Amino acid sequence: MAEEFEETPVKSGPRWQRKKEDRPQEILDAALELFVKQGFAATKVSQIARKAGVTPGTLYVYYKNKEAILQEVVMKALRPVFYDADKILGKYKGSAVDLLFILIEKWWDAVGGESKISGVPKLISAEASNFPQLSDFYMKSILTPAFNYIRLVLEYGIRSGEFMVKNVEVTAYAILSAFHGAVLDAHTFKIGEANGIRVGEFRDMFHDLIVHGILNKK
Amino acid sequence: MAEEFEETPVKSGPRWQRKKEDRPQEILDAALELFVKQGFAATKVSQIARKAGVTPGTLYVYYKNKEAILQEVVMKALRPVFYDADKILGKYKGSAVDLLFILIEKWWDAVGGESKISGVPKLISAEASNFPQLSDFYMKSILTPAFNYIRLVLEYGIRSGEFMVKNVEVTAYAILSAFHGAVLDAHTFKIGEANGIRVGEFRDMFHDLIVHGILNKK
Amino acid sequence: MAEEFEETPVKSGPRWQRKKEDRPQEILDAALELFVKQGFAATKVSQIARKAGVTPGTLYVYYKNKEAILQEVVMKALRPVFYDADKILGKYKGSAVDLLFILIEKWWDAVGGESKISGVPKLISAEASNFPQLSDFYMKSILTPAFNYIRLVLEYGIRSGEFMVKNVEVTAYAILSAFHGAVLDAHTFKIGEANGIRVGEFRDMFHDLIVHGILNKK
Amino acid sequence: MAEEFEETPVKSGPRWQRKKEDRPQEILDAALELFVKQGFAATKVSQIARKAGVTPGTLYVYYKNKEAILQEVVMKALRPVFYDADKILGKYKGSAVDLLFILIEKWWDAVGGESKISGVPKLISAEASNFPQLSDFYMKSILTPAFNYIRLVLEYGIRSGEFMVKNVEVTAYAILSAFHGAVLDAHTFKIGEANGIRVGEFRDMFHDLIVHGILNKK
DNA sequence: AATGAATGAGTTTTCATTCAT
DNA sequence: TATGAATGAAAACTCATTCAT
Repeated sequence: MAEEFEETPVKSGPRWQRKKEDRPQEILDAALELFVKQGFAATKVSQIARKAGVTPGTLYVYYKNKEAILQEVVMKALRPVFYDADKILGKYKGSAVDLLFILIEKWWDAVGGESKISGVPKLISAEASNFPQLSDFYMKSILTPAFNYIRLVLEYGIRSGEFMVKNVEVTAYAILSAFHGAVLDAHTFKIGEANGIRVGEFRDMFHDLIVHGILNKK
Repeated sequence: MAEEFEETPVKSGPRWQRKKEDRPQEILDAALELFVKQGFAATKVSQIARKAGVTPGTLYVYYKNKEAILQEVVMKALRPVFYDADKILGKYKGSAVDLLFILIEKWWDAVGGESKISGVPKLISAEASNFPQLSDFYMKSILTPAFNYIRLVLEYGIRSGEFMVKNVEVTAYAILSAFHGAVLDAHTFKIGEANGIRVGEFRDMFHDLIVHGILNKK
Repeated sequence: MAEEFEETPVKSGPRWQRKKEDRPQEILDAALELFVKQGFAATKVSQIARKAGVTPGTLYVYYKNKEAILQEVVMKALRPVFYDADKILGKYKGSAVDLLFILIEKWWDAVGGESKISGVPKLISAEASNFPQLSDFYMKSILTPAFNYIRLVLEYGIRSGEFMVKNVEVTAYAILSAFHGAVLDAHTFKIGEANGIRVGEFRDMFHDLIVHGILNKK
Repeated sequence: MAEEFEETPVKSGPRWQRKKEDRPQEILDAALELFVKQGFAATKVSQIARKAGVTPGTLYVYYKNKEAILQEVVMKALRPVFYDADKILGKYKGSAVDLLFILIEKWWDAVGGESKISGVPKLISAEASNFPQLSDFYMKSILTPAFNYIRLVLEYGIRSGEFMVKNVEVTAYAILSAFHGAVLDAHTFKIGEANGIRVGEFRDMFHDLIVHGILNKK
């Protein structure tokens, strides 16, 4: 088992100098970070409390139990990312290549590398079988919309003659799966970093790979 | 009496008909499946025992403790996949596109969809921060060799004039990351299935995507 | 947010319309009702507060702690019922049967069905071993006087030739025990209600039973 | 709060010298005694364990949680007392007075003074509103049969001309209520004892009281 | 006087591990 | 070897009580 760790409290000022309205969010922030890093079961309530700068009892003032914290963490984190897809796609007139880039960029900004919620997909993936509701929710509100978005982009590109795709469904799935998996993966294995590859570079290259492939067209 | 969870034993034949030499492997099989599905902390020793068709005490005849089972599960599962890369690459004379396909096929067969160990990457990903040794081991014996393999394939293709790649390192990383992530992801979210996409289809499309991209070259 | 139990406040008017002198009594009323229904340990201070229309902190303005509330509830409820027995008995000249009826009626009005404190005997019975003082107090100020009262009534009836009793002590005990137990019981099991028996009916029949028995005297 | 107490373990021999089959019953015995004395909420799991001569963890080997112990305690204790009433009544030819005595004796032996389960009615009464199932179960399997039994006895006596009763239902209720309450009460307030009244004496007098009343029939 | 968020001491519950058989 | 009842250390959870406002 990994050795015991000292958790730096997120907030360390005297308790009463901190606004009480912040308490729930402070707890969720602490919980999210620990759940993503260690998993739900391996994260102790006392760890969350320490990181949030409160005592364990306080968690139960705001949340029914540990599981309720998990639910809240996920629900709050997953503000629908693609709900305005139609709006964007409806009036779009530019190149399909650019549209795909916008999509990837959007996704990246939402759940990608830097954002606070970038770990949520990993968390959900790990707990999917223990908490199926989370997985269902993620599927419904994130993955399926994303899949549809990609498909629409591909169809747009095909109509405009820019793209050439054998099977739209499978290709959309391959793109989604690859990118989503990569983001998820990035949280754990940082081969890139080990090889000095910067995040933005990766995103661009990913876009490039999908668009051009690696084949040399003389 | 306190109730317990239901768990289908992996082996259900009468105990005395099973060879006692199989015991350790049966335990590892049961443990792997449960660890992958539920995570290490959420998997109870009694569950492993039940699934392996033994009692909790027996686990401790073969393994020091629960963590030792995890270690053994991972170590046994990760028989190096790429150690013969040099051999294959050394004498290869064919097309780079085919070589890439061989690589993907090989990986797929090793840790992909059907194989018993296909869940190990997910397991390691989930427990990476709790058991850094596992992550290190995986990195060293799987991911880095895979990364190098891809790089070699790309360089081979570039030398032969087949491939056209801006940045070999980043591209290799993008390919690895995408494919690895997709495999990992596949364990949890089955959008593909939901859309009726078969596994082989996905693998082929993935290869195609990397090779050709989606751009229409008149 | 952690959910809480529903509890209808005893007082629901705006706080500022209620006199602050009533506060302590409102707290006791709320506590009595909950203690009787749920028991001391199972009743939460926050429940009492909600029912009394105040916040938990307020309880501690008036009472040292939860136990002090119990003490006060019981002490206030048990205004001696029989302290004027001597007075009544001293000058009584009528029939013993009627005197017994008066006694039963008196008891009934004091701790019987309708009164607010009718649950106190049950409460004391339940908490007797946790709070022996309560039991002692009840014994001393209620049961023993009642026992003596009954005995005096019986002796009065015997002297007047109205009653025929083998053993005054035991009979007095049987009467007390039966009636007290019935009242206590009535709080929980309402077989009577289930069979459409009204409270007054029960009290009269009880008196009749004691006086005449069920034997047919041609 | 009542001071801390030392619980004498029911069994004190070395654990392995005691039969493991006894464990569940030992736990129930300990729990019953404590629940009756202190109430459910005021009884600590650790107390039950100590009294049963095991550690708290052991309780959870046999029972899901504290509440399950309560359920089991009650269910096991309440073996139907009156289910053979019809048999007895069907062929009975003797005096109704005697039949009533048999009934009272039977009840007394089952849940009365000495028996191990004599505290169960009190326990159920105290926890009725916290655990309505218990109350319902008691009502259905004990009180209602008892009520019907008494009614049948009364009707038998009326038919035979032995009894003279104004209202059978109400009288039956009065008898049940009085006797049941008295038994229940006896667990807490021992006025009788304080006055040197023996248990058997009380039971007989109770029977006498019901049958003859206290009125002097010259 | 009144508040109610936060506490922390205590309780319930879990479960990896042991050990007599 | 194998067992599985029992353990005990640790975790989750409860809630009477406090105290800054």
